[in-house]
Amino acid sequence: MTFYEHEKPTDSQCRGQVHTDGRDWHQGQRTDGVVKPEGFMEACLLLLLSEQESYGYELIPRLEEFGFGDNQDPGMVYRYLRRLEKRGMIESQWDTSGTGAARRVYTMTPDGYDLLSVWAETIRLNIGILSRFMDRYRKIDYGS
Amino acid sequence: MTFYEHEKPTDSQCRGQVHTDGRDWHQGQRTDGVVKPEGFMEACLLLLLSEQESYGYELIPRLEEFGFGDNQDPGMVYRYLRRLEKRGMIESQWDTSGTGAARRVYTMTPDGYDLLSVWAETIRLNIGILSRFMDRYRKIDYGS
DNA sequence: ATTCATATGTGTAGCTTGCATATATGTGCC
DNA sequence: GGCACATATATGCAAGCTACACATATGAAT
Repeated sequence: MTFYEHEKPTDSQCRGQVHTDGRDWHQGQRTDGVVKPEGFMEACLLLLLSEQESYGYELIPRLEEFGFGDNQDPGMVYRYLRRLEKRGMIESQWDTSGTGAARRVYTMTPDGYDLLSVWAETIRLNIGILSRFMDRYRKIDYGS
Repeated sequence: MTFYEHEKPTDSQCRGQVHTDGRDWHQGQRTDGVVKPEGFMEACLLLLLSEQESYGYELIPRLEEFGFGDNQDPGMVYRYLRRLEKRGMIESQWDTSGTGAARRVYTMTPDGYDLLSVWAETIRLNIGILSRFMDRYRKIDYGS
């Protein structure tokens, strides 16, 4: 029945018992510093593949161009690619022509282009939301 | 050892066994339609409180102005407010002056203003990232 | 008495994500 | 041959977020 530094109201108001669930982490500040909309990597992979067919290992460093930190985690990239393929948004074939380990080369499908355009609209909306936030932020009076 | 519709490479290339983890949900399309950066509600609450002190029930509909759907889930709002208070970003006192259930009225602390400015910078970066995505999107050739 | 508007919370399943780790092929080098 | 390294793909897991459902309390109105 903790009430921090401020006073306690009527006794029966004390339901719930605070019970603050132990976490204290500034979400919105994940390790790569910038908070992107959820699943944004998916959109970036679709855009990269729409520009040119490619494969995971090559796409990883190219994500830097979209604000993902360098030394990007390969795990997420491969997971997104496999999931997109499973959903029919991209297709792959093995490229064993080169030396070394085989590459799984992905190409877009028509559904993939559709999904990319959905993402584009989502991102457009997001820019609007964030821009309105910034407009409003610039108006606040820090003197209060 | 499924290889979908495309051909199989060398036998030993078949590690991992696909194992597609059963999920098939378009993340990036949560129920309210717009995907915002993680924790964005926290930033909005700070901005609202920096404009004027307030309490949960009143803040809930005001979040609409930031792109959160109406009939916003009260649970998230109260959780964010409690967490912000626990971190010293806002402070509360009970207001029992009115009729009906008491209100927990929140006000900003100096740390809260600092956090809001961190959020503003994060959001500014985000707008840049998303805008660059859109610029690039507009250049792709759908004819491929 | 019961219902409603006001007001604040908790429980939980399902999902994302970052980090660590595993595996495979071929090259360069001693 | 043996070893490290670059290339290449993938899985396991802990920590955390979020939507949805639910619980609880006060006072007014019918």
